[in-house]
Amino acid sequence: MTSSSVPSRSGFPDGRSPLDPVNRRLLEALSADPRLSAAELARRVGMSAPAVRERVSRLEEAGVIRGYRLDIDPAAIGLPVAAWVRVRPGPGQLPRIAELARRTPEVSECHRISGDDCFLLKVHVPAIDALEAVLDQFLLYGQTTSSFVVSTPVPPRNPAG
Amino acid sequence: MTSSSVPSRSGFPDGRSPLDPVNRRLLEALSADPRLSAAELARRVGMSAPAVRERVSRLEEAGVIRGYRLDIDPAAIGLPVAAWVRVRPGPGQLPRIAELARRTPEVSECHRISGDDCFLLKVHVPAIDALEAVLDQFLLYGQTTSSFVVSTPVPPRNPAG
DNA sequence: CATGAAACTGGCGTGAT
DNA sequence: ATCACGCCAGTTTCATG
Repeated sequence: MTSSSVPSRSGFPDGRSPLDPVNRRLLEALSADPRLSAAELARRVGMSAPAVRERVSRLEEAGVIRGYRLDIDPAAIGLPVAAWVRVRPGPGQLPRIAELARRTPEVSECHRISGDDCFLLKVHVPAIDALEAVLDQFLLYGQTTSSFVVSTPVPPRNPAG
Repeated sequence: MTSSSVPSRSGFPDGRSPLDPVNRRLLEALSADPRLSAAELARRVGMSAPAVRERVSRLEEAGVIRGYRLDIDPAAIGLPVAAWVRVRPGPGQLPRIAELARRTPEVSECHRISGDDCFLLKVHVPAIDALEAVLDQFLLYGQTTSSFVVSTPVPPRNPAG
C-alpha cells in the first residue's frame, strides 16, 4: 500500500478511476460489439489505438472486463427447451448440489440464492420429457421447483445503474 | 421426394448439417475463447483461414451463433448486489411488466416462465436498499418475490446436451 | 514508426447432385 | 451443367515491439 491505507476496491492505483468517461464509452462500445478492433474503438473515442489497447488491457486485468463469451442459440444445437429450476437441499446435501450442477452439461448456470430455495439453475434439454432425468439427479439431494422458459422479453445484457 | 423437397429447418442446403463435426469443434473452440483468430481456428481444425471464416459466417447467419458478448463484472462498475426477482402480474398487467423490465436499466435479463409467477428477472443494484425503488416499480403491476445472489457456483456457460 | 501477422476479396479447382 | 465448398494469392488493415 503506497500512500492511502486501503487499496481502491477495483485494484486501480490511487487517483485514477477505473471508470472515467472514456472507459465508460469503451465498455459501452464493446458491449454492443466485443469484437471491435482497437483501431475502430480508437476512432470512436478520439484516441490512438495503442492508448485504447492499454486501457482495455487494464480493464481486463482489473477484472472489470471478466471475459468474452460466445452466444449460441441452444435451439440451433438441439436444445430448444429451457427451464429454471429451484433446488432446496436436504440436510447436509448443499455442497453436493453445487457439485452436481457443475458436472451436469445440461446446466448452463447455477446461482446460490437467499430464500427458501438455495439454488437457482438454468437447464437446457432437447424436449420436455428429457427434463425428468436431470431432475431425478437433483432429487437425490433435495426438492426441486421447475419453470419452463416461454420467452425472453429481455435477453441478457449488461446492466447500467 | 428424394432430396429436394423442403429446405432444412436451419436454412442450410440439403444434405449438409449445420452441425457437422468440424462446426462442432469450431463452436467448442469459440466457446472457450470467442476472440480466436480465423487463422488460429484454421490450425486447430486443419483447414484454411478463409474456409473457417466462411463456416463461422454461415453459423452466424443461420442463427446458431447468436452473437458475441462482453462479460463485465457488475461489482466493478458499482453494482455488487444481484438478485433474482419473480413477478406475478395482476390481472391485465402482463404486458406492462415486460415493458417495464425492458426500460429498467437495473434489469439485465427477463424471462417469461410457466408456473405461479410469470416473470423471472435478474436485477443489479449498488446496495441492498437500492432494490426497494426497483421493486416499487414492479409492485405497481403485481407481486414480487426476491432472492439475493450469494454466489455463482456455475457461471454462465454454453450447455452441451 | 516499422515490421510481421491477420483479415477481406476474387478467381480457380473439385466433388456431389 | 449446377452448386456448394475449400484452397490460393492478391491487397488492405491491424497488432506488437
